[in-house]
Amino acid sequence: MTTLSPLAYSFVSHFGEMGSRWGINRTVGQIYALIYLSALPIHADDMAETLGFSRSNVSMGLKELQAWRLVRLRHMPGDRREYFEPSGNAWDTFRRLAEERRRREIEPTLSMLRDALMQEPASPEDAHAQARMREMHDLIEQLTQWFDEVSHMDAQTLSKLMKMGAKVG
Amino acid sequence: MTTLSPLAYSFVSHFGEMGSRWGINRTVGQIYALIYLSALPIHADDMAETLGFSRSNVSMGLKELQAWRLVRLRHMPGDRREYFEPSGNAWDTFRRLAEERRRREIEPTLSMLRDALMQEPASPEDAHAQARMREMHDLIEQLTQWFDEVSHMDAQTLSKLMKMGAKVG
DNA sequence: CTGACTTTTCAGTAATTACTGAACTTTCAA
DNA sequence: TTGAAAGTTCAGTAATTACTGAAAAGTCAG
Repeated sequence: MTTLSPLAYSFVSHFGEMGSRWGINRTVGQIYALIYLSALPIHADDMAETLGFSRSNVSMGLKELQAWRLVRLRHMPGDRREYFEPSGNAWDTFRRLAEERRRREIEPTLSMLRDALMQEPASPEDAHAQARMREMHDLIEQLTQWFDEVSHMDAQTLSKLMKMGAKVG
Repeated sequence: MTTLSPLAYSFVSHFGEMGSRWGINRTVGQIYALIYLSALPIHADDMAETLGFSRSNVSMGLKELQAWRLVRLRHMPGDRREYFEPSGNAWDTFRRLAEERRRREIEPTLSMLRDALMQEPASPEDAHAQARMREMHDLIEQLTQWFDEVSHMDAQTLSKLMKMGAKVG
């Protein structure tokens, strides 16, 4: 693959723009989009040429995608190069993304809040601040616990729960 | 308020750092944190002094927080200045954040995917790409629909559903 | 109206983040 | 064991984003 069809192009460039809204940059977004769409695993030179990025940039992007566990490394018989493919279906991807974001964004916050809540308030203002922090802490803890449960469900169980949700609400 | 207690300081500066992981910058994160902790509504000069930001920076930050609908404008009797307070409790805040992110990040993606799926595939590669896009489209649509339902629940209904979730899983 | 007080805008600059090319390391077939 | 192919690192630079100060615009009591 060395040139993108208009269809693939619009998907890939959209992911480049959107990527920066998530924690990832343009390069990483486009690389992932390319791997996601590809019917067969692709290698780094291919990506660099198709996307017009430098080889080193692609290398760094792939490292990051592997850190997020969004892509998986594969080898093709008789070829020394490293090929990449998505590491799961769309639901897996979503779950990985959410788990990783939780680890990077939620956990540090929870830990900061726990520390703050351990302290003895030095003033009425601090007592109020702690009450606000407790509210936030409890909500985050509840949401993440719930997400934990949901994210371990398979598709069927999940859709059952979704239907229940519709009824309860 | 012109000086932060150590407790408030750690919360505010954590939000500054974390803010950039979400779509907001350091300034906006710290301003929100300050408003969130404050027992009484506060005004912009106060924030600028406490946080050490320029007045104009605070003004822009407040505009952004209002666009996210995370803070609410108030007036105090006999004072022309604009005071700010959080626009709801922690659950409201979370919901607003999620809704706004959906509008900014999810909707454009869904719309791009819908467009792409309308097109006649020009090649077997495009047909494959479309199948992948449909998978993503369907998942996103299902998740957002579900989130819609959940986000309209009150706290009690929600906690009931959470307990059900625990059992089903 | 007027003018003091408050908020907003924006051009310029600072700070941060992304990207490249060249040098370096690793891998493996011969 | 060698060297060509593949992958990585990193210092320098480009691009982007954040922030400031000064000037403009809006607001309201007198």
